[in-house]
Amino acid sequence: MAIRLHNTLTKRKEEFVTMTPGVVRMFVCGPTVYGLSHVGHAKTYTQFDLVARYLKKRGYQVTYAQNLTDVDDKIIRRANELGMDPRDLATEYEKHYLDDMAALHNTNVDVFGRAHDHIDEIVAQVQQLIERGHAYRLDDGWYYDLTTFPGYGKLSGRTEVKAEDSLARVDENDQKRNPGDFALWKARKPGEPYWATALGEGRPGWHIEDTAITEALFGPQYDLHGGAVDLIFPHHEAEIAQMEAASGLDPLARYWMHTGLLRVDGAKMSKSTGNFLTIRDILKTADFRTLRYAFLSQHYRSSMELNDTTLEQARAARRRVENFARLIDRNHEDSPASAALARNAREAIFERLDDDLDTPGALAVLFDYIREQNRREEPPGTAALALLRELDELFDAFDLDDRTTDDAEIEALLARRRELRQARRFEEADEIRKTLHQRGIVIEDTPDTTRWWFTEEVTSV
RNA sequence: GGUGGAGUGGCCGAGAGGCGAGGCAACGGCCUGCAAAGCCGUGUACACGGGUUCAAAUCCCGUCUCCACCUCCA
Repeated sequence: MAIRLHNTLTKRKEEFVTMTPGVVRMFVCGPTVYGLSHVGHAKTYTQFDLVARYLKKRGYQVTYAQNLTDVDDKIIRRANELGMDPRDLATEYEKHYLDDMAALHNTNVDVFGRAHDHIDEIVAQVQQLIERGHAYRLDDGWYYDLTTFPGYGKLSGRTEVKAEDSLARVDENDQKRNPGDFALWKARKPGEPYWATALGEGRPGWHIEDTAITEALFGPQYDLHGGAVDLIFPHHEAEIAQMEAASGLDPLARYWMHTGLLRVDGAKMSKSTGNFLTIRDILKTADFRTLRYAFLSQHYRSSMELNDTTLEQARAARRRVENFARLIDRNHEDSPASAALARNAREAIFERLDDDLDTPGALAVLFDYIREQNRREEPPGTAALALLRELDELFDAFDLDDRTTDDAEIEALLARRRELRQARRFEEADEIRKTLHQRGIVIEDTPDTTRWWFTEEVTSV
């Protein structure tokens, strides 16, 4: 069974065939580290985290690379405002970003590439473009001449540069040959960091770091390039123009995947509009699993509205799975019929994920399985547990821990309540239940026992 | 204006010509000392108007609305 992915280059789902069988080299655009990351970043990186996890699950040897833009106009501006060294500012926010990703359990990036560490490669790539006649020099730097690359526009559909496109705003300079020409190298300006190189004193343009990093890491071609849809133009289009022109090889990446944006009241969450919520803030009220569930319960290409309901519904759905997990008898080996249910569900889940990572479809299969298993007399056993664990290796959105405590006081309270219930002194028994609840413990009575567990914090959804 | 994407039941959301995806919420029932969990049942869903077809949420034509990108953006 083959994996199919939606490719922005062709606007179709295509069978996923890697350059080297069994090996995936994927690159996803990381953030510019000049501020705290928000929930929109969390969505994209969680969804690509799943992509990496799934490809590994399907047996691929995956190298997942991400860049960190640490040389940039906004970093410089912000550092100057704060009277800081831009590099220190970038280092600080890089650390925050990595902490946030760890908190979200987005742990599958193998290599981070920084512009600072790739200046030589960047310069070499620009030189290559100059030699091949794709670049020209103006007083404020080196520019890419779009007319020299016929493939420009193949990703975004913008094949012509039109005046009304306002493309002149891309790296403004009225001496540019074409309005859409973008900067490869920006000449030194007062108060800005610079490198003395063969291109003159200056610093890299925005688009060049990614292709320099991926060329250093993967060579001029690789399998999969990801990012959010707002990067398609001009950034990804520029990457294609740079690398394919420099190498003469086509394509830069065989598959381009783009995530839908996160919305608040219908509008894109973004730093500039100010309608953003940082990852660390949302994690104060929502469990990371609830967030992951919310992101993965919708298709990665869809945009998603974030509000309280989004999180409440995600939490409730997650709970349904966790309630089921609690019913599992970990010492019980499922009957053949029960085991077959789990096996079929597993197969169907993989089938859904093979189809362009249809995570909502996969979850629907899981819920069907849970209902089927719940209506059986037999409790779910090891097969059910194995299924949930395997799924959670991908989603990382369910708490499957079997929580116990050796807290003698709690045990004593439970024992006392048991006696009271046997004596039918229910009011006193309920009083104990209330006490336990205040201590974060939820209990459920079944015909022969009492099940209990710790809740998440009361404020936490 | 150009380029992409989208409009599915109270809410969230898959699907993309033919058995009522799924989840959340609500209501009724079963179970239960109660609660919780679970199970069963309850919904005139596919933006609008035409058309093609034995059959359309899915295809075609037209219309409306929304979002994104065209400055930086995950």
